[in-house]
Amino acid sequence: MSEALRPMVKSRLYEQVLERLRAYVTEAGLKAGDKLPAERELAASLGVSRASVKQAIVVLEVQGLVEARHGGGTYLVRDTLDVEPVEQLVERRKRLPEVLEAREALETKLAELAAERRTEDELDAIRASLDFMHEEIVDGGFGVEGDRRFHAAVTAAAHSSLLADFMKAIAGQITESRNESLRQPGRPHRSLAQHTAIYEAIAAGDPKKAAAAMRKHVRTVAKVRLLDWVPED
Amino acid sequence: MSEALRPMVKSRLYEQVLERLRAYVTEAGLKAGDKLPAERELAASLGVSRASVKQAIVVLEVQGLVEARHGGGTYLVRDTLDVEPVEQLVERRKRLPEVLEAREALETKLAELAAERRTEDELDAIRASLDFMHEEIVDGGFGVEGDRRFHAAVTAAAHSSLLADFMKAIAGQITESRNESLRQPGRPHRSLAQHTAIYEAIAAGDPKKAAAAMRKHVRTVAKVRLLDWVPED
DNA sequence: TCGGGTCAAGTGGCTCAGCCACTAGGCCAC
DNA sequence: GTGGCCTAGTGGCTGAGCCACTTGACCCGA
Repeated sequence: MSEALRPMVKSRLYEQVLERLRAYVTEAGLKAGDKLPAERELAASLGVSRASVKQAIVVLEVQGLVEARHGGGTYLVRDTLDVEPVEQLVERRKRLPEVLEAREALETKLAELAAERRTEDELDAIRASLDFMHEEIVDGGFGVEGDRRFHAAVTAAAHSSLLADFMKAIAGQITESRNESLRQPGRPHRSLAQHTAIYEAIAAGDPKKAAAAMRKHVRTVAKVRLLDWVPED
Repeated sequence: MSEALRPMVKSRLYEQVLERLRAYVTEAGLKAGDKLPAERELAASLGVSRASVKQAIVVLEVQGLVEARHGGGTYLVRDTLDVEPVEQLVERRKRLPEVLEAREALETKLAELAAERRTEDELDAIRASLDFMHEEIVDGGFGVEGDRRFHAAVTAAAHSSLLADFMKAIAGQITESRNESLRQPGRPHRSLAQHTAIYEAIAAGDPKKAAAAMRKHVRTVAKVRLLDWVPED
């Protein structure tokens, strides 16, 4: 599609106010806890209505960058009005070695929690993923989908939405590494065996064993990757 | 701190409008591409001013959930007005037990990596945070800032921007729990001792020992919290 | 029949003026 | 000091209104 013919985006006024506000905070060197000028004042300075200023402030409010106290002024929460890196994760998460480190940290804990908290149904789901992966391999596949289901089932059984969210943040990268690592000779069978060990520890309700088994598994994946990958820094 | 005496949060009107809007979309079964009722109509139905409806719509707009076309109506971008999991982290992360679980997972790994990768300068920084915390305690403080610096220094020494980002995502909650836990009798000294043990393992370049020491430390914090907190669900 | 122009209704963008509720700080009485 | 009171400053919200843009119906001429 032609760059010139993409849909016209008419900048909303509040977006411009937002930019001016960010610039102002930077230029004036405002820090966390400092007070922003009053809405009426900002409106007058920028030559816009108070409603537009208000809309911009609401945006900053929902982003947690600013705190408006009824009757008491509006205050900076951080030293800047730029959004936090957390929201930029989507970009950052592309670096594989770090993803594998994070994966180890998260999945080890998830396996531990799963061993403590899994219900019978969840245990069945994990076992089902094992069976599925076995089928895939017997049919000559790599067990990619079974692998995915296994880790998803363990994550679900851990009952931690926060850790699950973190996993989701690196899910795309994990998928990529899974696809490649399971194509290594002998890997599908070995992976299935490791999954089984993790499953047994979870079934037995042994958190330490589950964590150890998961750690070993994730490290296996990491090692394979390192054979053909050299971290750039 | 008493649950009843925490700061009162008066819900802004636009937040209520936001909720009603989400509920409406769900109930009416609206899908991506469907048109929302006109602003004037919404204002009339909900019994609020158009400005308030507008503020809510601006919020949905910056979250990419809705697209407002000048003169053409406002349209759903997704099948729901709920924010995506990753963007939702900020909300979700408020649940303390989960935060502590995540913290254990992340910091254990961070300590391990720090033991492997720390430079001399970073080691100095960790030691400095120890000294700082010691000063604070001698001066009758709780060592809050020293504690923060210690964990920040360890995180930095691990050289993993992804894990660092995850930590950042729960930083606010950790701060809260830190403030309270360090106020328990005898806690500052005990915490300092645990920090020292972690430091020594990192200085010795012993990843396993560092991880174990950090795990113990984080679990101590978690236990203290569980004494006076009962998760509501 | 088809392409193009016109027009009016519907709708979002933005402003203005104003009232209310709450906060913060100074002042006074105790 | 301490607490109560008052007031200016400030955010929360409203209602009315104008403008700009989109949409679709309608009409006209080729």
